Amino acid sequence: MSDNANNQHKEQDFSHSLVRLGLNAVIMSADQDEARVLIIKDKDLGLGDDADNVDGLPSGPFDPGQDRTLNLSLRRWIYELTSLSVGYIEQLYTFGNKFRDLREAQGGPRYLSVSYLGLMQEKEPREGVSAYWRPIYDYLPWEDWREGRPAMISDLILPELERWCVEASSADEVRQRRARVRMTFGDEKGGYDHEKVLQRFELLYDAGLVGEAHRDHAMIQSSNAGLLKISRELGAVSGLKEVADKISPITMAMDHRRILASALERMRGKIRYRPLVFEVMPEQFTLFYLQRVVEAFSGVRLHKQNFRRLVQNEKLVEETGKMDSSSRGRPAALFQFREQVLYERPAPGVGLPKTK
Amino acid sequence: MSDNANNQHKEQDFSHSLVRLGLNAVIMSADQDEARVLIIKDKDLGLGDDADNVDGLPSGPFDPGQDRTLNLSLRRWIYELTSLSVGYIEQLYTFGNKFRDLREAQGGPRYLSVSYLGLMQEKEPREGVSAYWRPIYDYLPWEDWREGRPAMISDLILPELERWCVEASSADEVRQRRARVRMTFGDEKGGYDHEKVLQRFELLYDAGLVGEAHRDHAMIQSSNAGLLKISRELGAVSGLKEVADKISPITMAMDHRRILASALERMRGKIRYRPLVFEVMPEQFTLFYLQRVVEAFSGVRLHKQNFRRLVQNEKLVEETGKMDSSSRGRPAALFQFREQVLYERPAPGVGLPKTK
DNA sequence: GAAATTAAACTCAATATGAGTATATAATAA
DNA sequence: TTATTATATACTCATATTGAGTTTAATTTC
Repeated sequence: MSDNANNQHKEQDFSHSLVRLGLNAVIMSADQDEARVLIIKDKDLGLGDDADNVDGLPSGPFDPGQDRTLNLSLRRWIYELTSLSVGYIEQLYTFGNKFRDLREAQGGPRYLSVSYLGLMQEKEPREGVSAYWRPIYDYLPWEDWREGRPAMISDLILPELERWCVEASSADEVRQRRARVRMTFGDEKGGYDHEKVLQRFELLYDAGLVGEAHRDHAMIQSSNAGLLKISRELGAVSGLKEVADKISPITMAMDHRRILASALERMRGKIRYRPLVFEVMPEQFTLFYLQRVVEAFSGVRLHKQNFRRLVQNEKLVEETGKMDSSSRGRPAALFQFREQVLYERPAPGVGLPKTK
Repeated sequence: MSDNANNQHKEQDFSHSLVRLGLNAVIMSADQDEARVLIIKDKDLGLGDDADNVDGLPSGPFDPGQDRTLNLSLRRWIYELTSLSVGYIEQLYTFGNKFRDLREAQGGPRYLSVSYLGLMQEKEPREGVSAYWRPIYDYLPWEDWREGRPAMISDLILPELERWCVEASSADEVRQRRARVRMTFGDEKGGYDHEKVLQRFELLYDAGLVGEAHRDHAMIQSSNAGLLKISRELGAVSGLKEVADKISPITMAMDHRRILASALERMRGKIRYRPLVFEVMPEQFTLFYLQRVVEAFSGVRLHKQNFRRLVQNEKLVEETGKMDSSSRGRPAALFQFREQVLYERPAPGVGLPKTK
């Protein structure tokens, strides 16, 4: 194949619609204590971010010459980067907003990225690579309700969001904002839907309550990216950046935290009707361990007896005959995933027998 | 902005990861009789297909220079093409398999497309544009169970799939294929999951039971696209093409029927827990009309009394006080969507109170 | 050996669901 | 006019699912 001929072809017919395409992966694992995500921390992530050592999702180019499918491309460079093989992967979303990458504003080609959710058992990344596992709720602390409703929601988030509501220019806009707050964070009486992870993050971003909003605001000011709209004049509201830092001191590169929120939302939604959890489970496990992992993803405590009943009624697991005596009390039976369910029932999942 | 400078930049840093990006839309509407999809029929769709007058989904380039987001780009060219404004849109999937477009094999750049599901009330497309609404089940006839299980499943599909199973090279492979058939099409006793639309289409494709498989097979033979794998030596199985034509005489361009299957699957899945149907409903409607529309998408008949109970218990609709007397019997009350639910409950939807 | 700890079986009320019957109000045919 | 048919709507009831416990069993720790 002649490269020259190819480029000729490109320039003639397609130059107006050529874009640079990247892949992002939210790779999750979990144990009985917490769910984690694989993070790359590097000055040279190529993320278009100024700061040193930004936390970012594993990201890489899609190489159209080398890889036959997007999936294969993802698996390949995840392996090259970390020497980890991801078990399960599923496409999440394709993000194509202008100026996601600062370099676009400097005249580079439009950058789009296809993001994926991946699940695997936790393994150590390759030596010398700055990849490591980090708890998901370090980035989204308001999503972890396992020890009850996080105090920060009443103490920091809701008061600041109310300030954002009344700041609106018209009475109608105030009403709309209040409805949006109630819909995503509920009110003191309830109405909180644990699956609306992305909507909550987007609300916090719009209201300037996560660091990324301030970073992007500064970036827009200093570049010619006047198209981007942020709904609040962030510079004009005093103390906002400080509140954002209190809510979540840790930020991520580009829109990676938004992608992480999408991934957690997908996981929480799907865990109820597909046996996804088992992708992060060891070969054998106790029912209580399984419950703790499901709780780590869903962010709520579950009713122990009903969880057991559900998992066993659905015949998702089978006994191995072995016992686990590592815990304090009565030894628990060890179970394993019953692979067969994948070929039997229409849509098995672990379900979420409500709180406690 | 200097185009030359831009191109210079591209060629230096990004040339290996530049791709051509397109958008596809599955735009659905429905009335009491059937669900429909917006189809473009044109010799010059730019679909890379040989045949004249192929049915295709509305497709267009993503113009990175003009459009700030993918969503906006989609809405813009749908409007330009048909003068229709889509109400609701939602991203489906990004397809990036090699040689989706024949022109790739001829040296063009890699072509990827982002597909969308759109919902709107049926309106006439612009004059002179070869766009029109066509029943969804014209393309996926085995998915319509409203008049009972389609005869073609027992008469054509299952026998042919069994032939495909026993054709496998090893006993283990035969077992795996049988499991796949049972999982997607169930057996005579049941086990059919109406939501597995995509899996069924992919199975039919792999077994050479849809026209596209034969078209792609021929395309692969005549080009250097040797990478693509089709699991059956289609040419070697006699009469296969004829059976495929009997199952569904109508095919679509490229992988558009696969995308349509994805869209229907998404719609069937989501209609149960989100009030999506109302995007295709007129302002006012009877409960029975609403039921017929839900049935059109879900492909099954529902229990009338329980459907009413569900819709009203969920408070999805409110009475308008008006009546509809166009039908034969007792006049039905006219309802309208209660927009408020969007700001109240966590996840309302119409649910599917099982068959009949 | 007693207390603490965890597993696992069992109970029970409230709710949701599937399936059916009864009644009301209209158009249409005899 | 009256009977018939078609459709809408209200009501019933058995069964399955769910939420929230209590009870009993098998261990470790003190």
